[in-house]
Amino acid sequence: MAPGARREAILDAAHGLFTAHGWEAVTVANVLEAAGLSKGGFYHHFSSKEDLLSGLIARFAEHAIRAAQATPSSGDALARLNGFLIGSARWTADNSDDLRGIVEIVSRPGNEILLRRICDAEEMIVLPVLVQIIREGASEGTFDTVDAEITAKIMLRLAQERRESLVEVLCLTRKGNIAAAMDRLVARMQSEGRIFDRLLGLPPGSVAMSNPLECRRMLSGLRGSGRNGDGLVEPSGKEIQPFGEAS
Amino acid sequence: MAPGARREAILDAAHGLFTAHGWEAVTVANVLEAAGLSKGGFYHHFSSKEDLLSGLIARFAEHAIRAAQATPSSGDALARLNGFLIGSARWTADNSDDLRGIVEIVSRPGNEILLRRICDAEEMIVLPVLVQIIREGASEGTFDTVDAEITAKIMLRLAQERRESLVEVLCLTRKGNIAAAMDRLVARMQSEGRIFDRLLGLPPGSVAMSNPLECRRMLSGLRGSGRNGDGLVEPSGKEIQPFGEAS
DNA sequence: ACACTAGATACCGACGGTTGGTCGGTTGCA
DNA sequence: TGCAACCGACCAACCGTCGGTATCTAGTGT
Repeated sequence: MAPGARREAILDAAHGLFTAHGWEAVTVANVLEAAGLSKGGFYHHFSSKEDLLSGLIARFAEHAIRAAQATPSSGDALARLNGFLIGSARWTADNSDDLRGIVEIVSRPGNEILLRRICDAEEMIVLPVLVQIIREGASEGTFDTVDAEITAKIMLRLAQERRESLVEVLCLTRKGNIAAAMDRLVARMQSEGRIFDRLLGLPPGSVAMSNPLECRRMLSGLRGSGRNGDGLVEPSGKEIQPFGEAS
Repeated sequence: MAPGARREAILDAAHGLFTAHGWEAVTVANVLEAAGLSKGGFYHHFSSKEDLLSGLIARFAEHAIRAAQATPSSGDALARLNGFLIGSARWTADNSDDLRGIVEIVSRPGNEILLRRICDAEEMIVLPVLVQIIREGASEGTFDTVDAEITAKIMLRLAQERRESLVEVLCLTRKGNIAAAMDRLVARMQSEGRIFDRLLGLPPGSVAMSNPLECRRMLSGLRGSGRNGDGLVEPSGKEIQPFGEAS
């Protein structure tokens, strides 16, 4: 098998298993079986189970990097910030299928490590971009902010915690009650937008998300179909099912 | 041995070991040895290693509960909020010795679970109190807030992440460079205060922390001595030392 | 007041199943 | 011939269990 392909195959298998059953419940033996590989083969590509996680996070982060690098460089700071926010939200909407699996499980007990790692990776990529935009906006006079770094961190944290709402929406979409769930998400994003307005010293409605129309446009790509062929867990209960066969 | 005392002794031993070496690096056998107990005895008091963690968090949360319950009920919402904030900060300052051990290590790799659990427990206790104050303030007309829950969550998260700065201060205090470090912490708290002012629709300087004098008074009890008799880890490096004998 | 029993509580330590990781050996391609 | 990819038996360590023991209390009969 091609050198890169095997590694990618292991990553794929691990991704599916981890998102379906959680980091701690899945053993390397499970990954081996799913990837069709022996133990020796696995440890030839990854130095440990932790290393496998790092690889997974790194692959996930690559997408986020591309999104962050697509930040527009024209216009004033507000235009650039809005461009970034819209781009991020749109990316989230476009990749909702992949995201569901990750986020749905990551916020459950037993997956604190996964969640923390993903958030850290995201922070390392996104935070500098945000801080720079805000700093530039402040020196331009566009923004009137208390502290660029703290402001940026608040924006990031809110976006990260928003995903909890996002998962609910994605799951409700499958069950029909689309409109109500979507309304809740839009309301949440609007609130975030208004908060950003205040933090940046802007008149209400300046940040893209505070505009309901713009908000809905951002989420237009959101779908709730997803690959439910394999053992995707229903997000209803709080408890994670131990790694066994389904009933 | 008295029924409660043994449990407490185990908790004490576990606390020391976990804070010094991290959750995953410490085995129950280590706790057993430190507490002077057999495996059977341990599992008579705790159902699992996880249960031990829960007990530790619960004991830690008791303090926070008392602080939250001491919220003043007189005055308008702003007065009560300030009372709560000052009370929390003062409690942090008074218990800085105990806190250092927890926070210093908790933010290291390998302790994501501990950190997450502590933050969750804190959230469960503090968030409702904050939300209520903000809601009341909004209906009173004292506050003009976008969303009470999100605002409360931002306040909580900022306070939680502030501890990273707090640890630096506590460590620098031991090495002499007190003033500079303290200034940084005060600046951080002031920024937080100003942000709260905006989020609550208040004129700058309304929230207690935005006042530098009040800020310093809150931290007046902060000391950096601490019990360094046992094997407290130096917070310099990023890497956690594996559970073995020191070099 | 005393002896005896029953049961619960606290505790012990050997044992088992599982897991992450190692290592010498094998295959196949350049 | 050499090296990367891969195999699978094996190892040490860990969590949690289980049968068994000591101690203390409550109840009972005399």
